Amino acid sequence: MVAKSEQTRQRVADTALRMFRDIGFEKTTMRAIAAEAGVSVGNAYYYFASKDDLVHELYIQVQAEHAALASEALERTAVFAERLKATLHAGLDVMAPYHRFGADFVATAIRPTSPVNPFSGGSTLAREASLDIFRNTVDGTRPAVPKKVRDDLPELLWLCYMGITLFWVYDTSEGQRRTRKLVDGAAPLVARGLALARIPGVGKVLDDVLDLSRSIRG
Amino acid sequence: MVAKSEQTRQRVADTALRMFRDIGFEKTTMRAIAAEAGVSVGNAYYYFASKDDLVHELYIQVQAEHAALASEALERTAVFAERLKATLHAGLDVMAPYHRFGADFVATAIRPTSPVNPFSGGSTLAREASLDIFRNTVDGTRPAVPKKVRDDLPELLWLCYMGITLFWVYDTSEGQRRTRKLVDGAAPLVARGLALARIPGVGKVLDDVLDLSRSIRG
DNA sequence: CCCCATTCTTGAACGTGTTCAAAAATGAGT
DNA sequence: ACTCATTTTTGAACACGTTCAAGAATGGGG
Repeated sequence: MVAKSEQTRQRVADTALRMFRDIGFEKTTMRAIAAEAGVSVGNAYYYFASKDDLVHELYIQVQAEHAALASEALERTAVFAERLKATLHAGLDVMAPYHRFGADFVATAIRPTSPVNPFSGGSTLAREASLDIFRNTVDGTRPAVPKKVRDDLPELLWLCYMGITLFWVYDTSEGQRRTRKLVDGAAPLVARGLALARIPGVGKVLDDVLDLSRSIRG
Repeated sequence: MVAKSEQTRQRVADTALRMFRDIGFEKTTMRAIAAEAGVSVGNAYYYFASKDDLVHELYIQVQAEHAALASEALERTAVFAERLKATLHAGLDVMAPYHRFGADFVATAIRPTSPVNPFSGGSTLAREASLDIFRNTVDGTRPAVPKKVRDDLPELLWLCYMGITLFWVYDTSEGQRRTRKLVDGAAPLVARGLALARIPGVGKVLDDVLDLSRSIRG
C-alpha cells in the first residue's frame, strides 16, 4: 500500500499551495504548513526537499491548468493574433489568484539553483511543457506564419510570456488591468510584425536576428 | 565630528562588498561581515537596514563605475552601433568580478520590496542614473537616430540591458564569452533595425508599439 | 505470530537575517 | 569640569529554513 504515503505528501502540498494563495509566501512558514497539515516539520521535508520545492509543485499545477485552459480556448479560432491573445490571457487567468505571491515566486524561480528556474537546467520538464503551449498556439494558425520564423517563434513567444509575467508581477492596477491591456495591444502587433518579415529589407535583418539567437544558444 | 561614524559605515560597506566578491552572497553572513569589519552585528544594522541594503550599496557603486567607464568610451565614437556596443561592454566589464554573485543579486533586486529593484519604486535615483548612461549613448550619436524613437530609445535600450544582464547571469561560458558575442551581434542589429523605422509599413507598426508602450506606462 | 529491512515520522538543534532594550561614547551648553 | 540629550555600539533573543539522529510504523517472508 503506497496510498498512505502519497496521501501525506498530497496533504502537505495542498496545504502549502492553499496557504501561498491565502496568506502569501513569507507568512507561509514550513512550521505553519506542517502544523496545518497535521505533520511534523521534518515530515514535510521528507517529501519536499525545500520550500522552493513546494513552489515548484505550485508551478507544475499552474502550468497544467494553463495548458488545459489555453488548449480549450485555441479551439475557437485559427487567427494568429487571436490565438496568441487567448494563450496569454489564459496564463494570466490561471496565475491571477497568486498575484500577491508573484514577486516571491519570480525571485525564487530566477535562481539558477532553484528547481523552478525556467532557463537553466536545460530540458526541464516544466519548461518543455510550457513551450508546448506556445507550439500549439503557433501550429494551429491559418493562414500559417511565415516559414522563416515558424521554428523559432514558439520559443520567442514563450520568452515574451516570461516578460509579460514579469510585467504582471509589478502590475498594481486592480485586477492587473494594465497587463490585460498589454496583451490585447501586443498580440495584434506581434502578428503585424510577423507580416513585415516578407518585406526584403526587414527580412534580412530578421534573418540576422534569428542567426544570432541560434548561435548564442548553441 | 561626523567622520568617525561615516568611517564605521564605510568599513562595514567595504568589508561586505569585498566579501560578496570574494566568497559569494550566501557565505557572506551578517555575522561574518561584522566580525571582519570589527563591529557588532547590531552595529552593522545601525547603518544598513538589511543585507539587501548592502547589495544596494554595491549596485550604486557598480553603476557609478559603469557610468564613468561608458562615458570615457563614448568619447571615441559617434556611430550608434559602436556607442551601444561600448556602453554594453562597459557594463559587463564592471559587473565581471561579481559574476558568481549575479544570480543572488538578480533574485534580490527583483523583489518589489527590495531597495535595489530597478522597476518599481518609480523614480529611484539608481534607475535614473542608469537611464542617463543610455541617454548619453543615444544623444551623442551622429547621424542622429530617427526623431520618432529618440525619446523612447534610452528606456528601451536600458530594458535590453536588463535582459542582457539576465543572460549574463546564466552565462556559464568562460569569461562570459557568449554574452560578449551577444552584445557584438545585437548592437549592429539594433542599429539596422532602427534604420527600418523609415520604411512606411514598418513605421506604422513601430508607431503602434510606441503608443502601446506609452499607454501601458501611464 | 514474529522477524527485520524498509519506509515514514518526530522534534530538537544549527546557522541564518533581523530586532531591541540597554549600555557606552560623544559633544554642545553651562 | 560637569551635565545630559543625542548618537553610536553591544550582544542576547526571536523566528525562520533546514538537517539529522533516533524512533515508530509498515509489510512481506519464515
